[in-house]
Amino acid sequence: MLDPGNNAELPAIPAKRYFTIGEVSELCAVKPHVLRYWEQEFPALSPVKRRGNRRYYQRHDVLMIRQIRSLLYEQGFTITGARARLDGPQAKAEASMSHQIVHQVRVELEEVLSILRH
Amino acid sequence: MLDPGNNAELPAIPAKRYFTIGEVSELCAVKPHVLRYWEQEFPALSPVKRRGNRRYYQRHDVLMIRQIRSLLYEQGFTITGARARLDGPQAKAEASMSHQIVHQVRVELEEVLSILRH
DNA sequence: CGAGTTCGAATCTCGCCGCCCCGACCACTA
DNA sequence: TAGTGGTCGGGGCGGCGAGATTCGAACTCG
Repeated sequence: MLDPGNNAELPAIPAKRYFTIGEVSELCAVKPHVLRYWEQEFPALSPVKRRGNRRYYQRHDVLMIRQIRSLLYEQGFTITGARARLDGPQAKAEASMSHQIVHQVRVELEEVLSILRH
Repeated sequence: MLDPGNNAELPAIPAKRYFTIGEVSELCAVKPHVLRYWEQEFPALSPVKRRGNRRYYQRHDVLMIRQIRSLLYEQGFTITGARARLDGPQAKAEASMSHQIVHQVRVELEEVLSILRH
């Protein structure tokens, strides 16, 4: 299947080690205050903080933010849903649809079986 | 092998053709007014209506409601996200996969049936 | 130094996703 | 055919999720 974290049209991440909140905001098309807000909502997102509590984002932070962005803005998850998906194996939910139908068929077959046992 | 976060706890769908909104509400653990609301939000969900505009749900309606329920309550989609998901390529792939399985089972059952006829 | 950036906290907005109430209508049972 | 309980649609209400705005102060960098 297609990579779900793929954001269209975002600029490449420059080859440097640290990024300010303003830069990340540009790179990810997400406003700074939203970045701070997400930080409270996604524990996994925690840029290093230096002098004066300033945030310094690294590449993996930028990537994660793009991932979150995709889940929220493109795929239509709630924050709770996105959080769950980020640290749980998403396969479990993926299987849910097919399993729903297969499960139902199975239940019915077992009913038939019990009738046939007579 | 129970799948976590699935609609596993929901009762089996009884072997009848039509269900009232109250029955579906029980079967899916979704309140009637929410079922009516979802009907406006998901065009694909449209139970037949008879005398006095009463809804008569069929099996596939019940299954779809459980899918929607799973997307909204368990997987954490917004309604918009769930809707996109339901008629997006994702759903089609899964649906066709389930369809194949169901079809296969049906063919086998018909073989069994033809044997039983003797 | 000084312009621009970032800080956290508080407050505000807005729309999604229902909830509740209503009087009228309908189905089933006796 | 009357009673009883489920269902109808519509209108109004509202919590709360997800940001948006604002603030003065602290910081950075040229």
